[in-house]
Amino acid sequence: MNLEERVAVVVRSAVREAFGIELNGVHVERPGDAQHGDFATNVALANAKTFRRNPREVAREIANVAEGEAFVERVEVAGPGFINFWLSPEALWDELNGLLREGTRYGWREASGEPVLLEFVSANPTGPMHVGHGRQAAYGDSLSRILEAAGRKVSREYYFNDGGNQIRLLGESVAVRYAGIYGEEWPVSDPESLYQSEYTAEIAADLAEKVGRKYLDTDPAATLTEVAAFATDWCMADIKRTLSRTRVSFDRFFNEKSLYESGEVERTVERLRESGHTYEEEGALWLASSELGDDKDRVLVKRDGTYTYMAPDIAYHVDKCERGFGTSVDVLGADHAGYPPRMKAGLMALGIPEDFYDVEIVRLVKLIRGGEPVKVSRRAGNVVTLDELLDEVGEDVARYFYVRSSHKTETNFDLDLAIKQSDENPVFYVQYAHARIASIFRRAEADPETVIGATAAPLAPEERALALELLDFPRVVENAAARREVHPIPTYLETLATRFHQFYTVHRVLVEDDETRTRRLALCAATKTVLRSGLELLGVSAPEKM
RNA sequence: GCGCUCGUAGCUCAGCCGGAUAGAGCGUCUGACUACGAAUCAGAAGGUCGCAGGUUCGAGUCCUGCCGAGCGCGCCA
Repeated sequence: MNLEERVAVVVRSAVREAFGIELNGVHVERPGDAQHGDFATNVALANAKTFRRNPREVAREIANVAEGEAFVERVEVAGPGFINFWLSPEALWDELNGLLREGTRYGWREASGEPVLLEFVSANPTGPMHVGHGRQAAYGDSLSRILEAAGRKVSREYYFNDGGNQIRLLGESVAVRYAGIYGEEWPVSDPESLYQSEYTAEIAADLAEKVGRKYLDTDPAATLTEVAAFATDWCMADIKRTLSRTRVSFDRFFNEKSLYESGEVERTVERLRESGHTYEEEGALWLASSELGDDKDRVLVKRDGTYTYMAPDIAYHVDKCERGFGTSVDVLGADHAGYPPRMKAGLMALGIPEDFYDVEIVRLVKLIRGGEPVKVSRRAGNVVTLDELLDEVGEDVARYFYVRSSHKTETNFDLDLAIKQSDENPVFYVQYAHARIASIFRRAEADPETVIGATAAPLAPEERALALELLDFPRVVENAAARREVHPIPTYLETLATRFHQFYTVHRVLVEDDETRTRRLALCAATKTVLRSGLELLGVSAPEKM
């Protein structure tokens, strides 16, 4: 139970004792102004109708009862009827010592409930990851860490397709380059649609090195599949390399092809047919998705007998459900924002509960350099790859910037700011606080892991503010998990770093007085721990030195 | 045109379940290093929370309309 919840319990029992009323929702918050206490509640105001009395009087009575709790030191009624609480030093140290004992496990909850399948990135292997994928990767990976910390069981999957039209185009693009190496031509159906980017030349060069010119003497149509396979393997390896570079991991890479091979696609379409939610028209099989909340009906099986993308994807989600996941959260790019309704319709047709399928849309990232947006055009092949971005700003900065703002909003990524290793950069601000503490412990010749806390020592205002911020961590994690937002973590870390720096400026840690020194070292150790676990949730390093 | 998401300080963004005087960082201006890291701290200036209504003790937050931006609206994936 976090501090806020403990205060809520105190309030609820005080209300029960004073009025014999059982309140279910008690709103407790940390006031922005320290004058308003460590915690405050508006129960007297919010439930004015229930009490049918002057909110201030109600608040007074609740406060009188709550004052008896050892947990609180002081209670005050303020304004129109807010109740402000100051916690006792004993209570704060009790919590802080718990934090020190638990270390980086502090704020973590025991895993329980149905497992969640988090699917993200899922870019097809037709080229390197670009900066948009980077945001999805950073968001998805951080979210999975946050969900786990908050006690959800999470499995991460990357769904990809290495067959189909796009892959054929990739194969042709590479084949053309490959033939070009030997001064030969490669016949293509539509030269306009080929991938122009440089990586196709790289793949071709690797291919030539591996097989020589043997593909030039074989039948192009037959060879093309082999070239395409080589190219997709190459791209997938490239993507995995980039992912591991950004510390993004998956439990499973799920290939669409396996769904065809196992017959699950066919079986799923058959089940959809039996559900009565499909019909045939103009030689195609349609899903009557408009009856299930979608804008229009969608084709499942094309006139030529092949499946649309949706068919195997529905099969994939059915598979997720059958594997025992209670929820499937798909992280999609903004360009797929219109996709969820048809997916939901397909699953509902099969009787899968509506809330099984959930989606988080990650908005675009606009790169800014020199105050101007960086122009990208997929056609011209000058898309900025994630690797290029990482080369330029580094992995820590990239991951931090990606999740600093809500994934739901479009965001600007200022390269000039990101590249600066200075006070202007919030990543370094947080990391600096961590390094600074590490430095204190080096000087003290003490180990932050084994620091013990203090019992009931009174706290100076800056110490108290720091302590309260530290103890807010579990709530922040839980709140982020519940909302499936990552950005509350950077926001929190920056506030925590500020509280620490403020404390550090005013109070010297390594003083002669043993009691004071112990107390402050304990606060430092606790801060270091929380900074480290917070950064860990983001996949950002916590340096001992900078 | 319809749908989804968004609109908060010069810029980038927070703002929980409707609460007290709307907050940070950057930028601008002014201060602070002969004790633990100045990649820091203290202070100042900077706001009709897109606009207009509504709900109520109370609205940046909820509802409606409008304006503006992005994305989507394929037998592509």
